[in-house]
Amino acid sequence: MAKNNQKMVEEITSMNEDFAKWYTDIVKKAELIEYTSVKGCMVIRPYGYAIWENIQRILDTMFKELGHENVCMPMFIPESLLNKEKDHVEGFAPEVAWVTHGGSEKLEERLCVRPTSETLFCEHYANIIQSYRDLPKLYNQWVSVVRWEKTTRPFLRSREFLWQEGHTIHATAEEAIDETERMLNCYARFCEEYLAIPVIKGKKTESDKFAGAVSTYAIEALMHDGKALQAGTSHYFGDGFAKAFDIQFTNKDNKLTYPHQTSWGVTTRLIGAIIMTHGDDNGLVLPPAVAPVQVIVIPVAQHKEGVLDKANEILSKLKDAGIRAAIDDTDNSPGWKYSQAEMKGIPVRIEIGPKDIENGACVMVTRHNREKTAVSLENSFETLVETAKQKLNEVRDGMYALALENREKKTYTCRSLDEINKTLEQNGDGFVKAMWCGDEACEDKVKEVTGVGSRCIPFEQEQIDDKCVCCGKKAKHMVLWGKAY
RNA sequence: CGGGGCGUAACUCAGUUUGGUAGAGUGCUUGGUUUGGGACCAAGAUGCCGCAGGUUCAAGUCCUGUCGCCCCGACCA
Repeated sequence: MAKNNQKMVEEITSMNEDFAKWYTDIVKKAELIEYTSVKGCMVIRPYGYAIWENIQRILDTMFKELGHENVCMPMFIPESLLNKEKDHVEGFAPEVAWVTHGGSEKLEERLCVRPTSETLFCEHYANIIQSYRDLPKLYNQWVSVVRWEKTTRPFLRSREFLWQEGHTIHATAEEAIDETERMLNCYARFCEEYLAIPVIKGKKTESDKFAGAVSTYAIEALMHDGKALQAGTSHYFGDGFAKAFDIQFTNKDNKLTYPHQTSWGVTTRLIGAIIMTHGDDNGLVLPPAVAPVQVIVIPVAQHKEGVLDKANEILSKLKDAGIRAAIDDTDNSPGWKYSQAEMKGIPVRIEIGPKDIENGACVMVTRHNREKTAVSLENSFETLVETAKQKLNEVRDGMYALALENREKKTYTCRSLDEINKTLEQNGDGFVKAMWCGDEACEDKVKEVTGVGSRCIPFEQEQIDDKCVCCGKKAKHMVLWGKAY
């Protein structure tokens, strides 16, 4: 019998050997994507897209519970519109794709393919908002955007990617700030509860904030290789965009006033986060909430009398209980099926063969720890269905605990640049907690000397030291540093 | 965008040094035997050698350009 965590599949490069290759192997072997002939543009295959659909469904429900409505903006932005907010253009201009021709006619004004839609929402808000009675508007859209990235990687950085972008507009700054926080919390809850990915909430430094924002907040997760991944962001815009786009409303005192805005988004990058947080040398490990298949039934020696019937019976009982279940009744060997199910990260698998039927039981295996449990088939499968449900819950908790343990193991506290260098050299990449004076020059120097950049200023502050890790002057914040994807 | 590596069958790759009939393993198809951690036998199908030029009697192999993929930096969800 296989030992826990033993590598079973030769086709996947082991994580320790080459993390980047491991990642690409998983993405291909689990049939999440296929490359196309345009750099940085990928086919998201049914299994990968089904994960995204589950993410969408859960998040969309959360958004709607918070009062948001979905809309759909055009994918083109006229150059003059993009140019209206100075910081915003400067931030995005280097990576926008331009449409210059319609058919063979050259366009009078070139159109950019949206890299993000703030400008479009602003143009629209200017048209529909007159009175305080029109506020707030809590809009969201599920679309793809294009950013002409130089180096690309599936899910982590592609030239076109799927995301949702929320854009809200409020009468007061307080309301908008609340919204920014609310949505960051929404993302954090989604990552932790549904994706089993522990995240750190914090504020971005000035140099790292969104182009055009007053302040940017983010959730940061740590991947298996010790690199940080920004899993979601939420921005507070103040009234800067409103001023640039001339959005005004009449308040209760009959005065013309600029409203305050926010935007927030998560992308298909979350799938990359799932892969690199939970995956192992046998493939993908999916959190049950977003797994396209939660339980797979694997008949063993299915040619033998009664095996397939029993397996199909189990399948239909699971489906009746609302579990996303499937059966692998191909005539591959059982070992092949196990490996296939593991590569695809299916959280729970049920093995059912002649021996089990004889014993009135089956074998249930959880993907993340490969624990095997014998489960009775008595009571017209009631025990089985209940055990499956219970396992799916346990799996989420187990995965979260493993991910948290990994993050804690790779989080270091440092008081000098020297200490950062030595710590990272000894232990490999990870999160570094260190104090910072607030000066951008120090932020740059830390990155230059140690290789780790500022990820965020965590909301949960710790007083590690009273001096800046770089210049030794009075520290203002504890910053979370790390190498980023 | 800088540095490096690589594009040959669906996949992994050999063949390129020294130009001379397109190869292997895996996978796929069909049939049979198997089946509790990637089973075995037999027969078969699959190639504009990334693309475009050039050199040559002759180019997968040499030259130029171009596109794509991977890695390391800079930038970024």
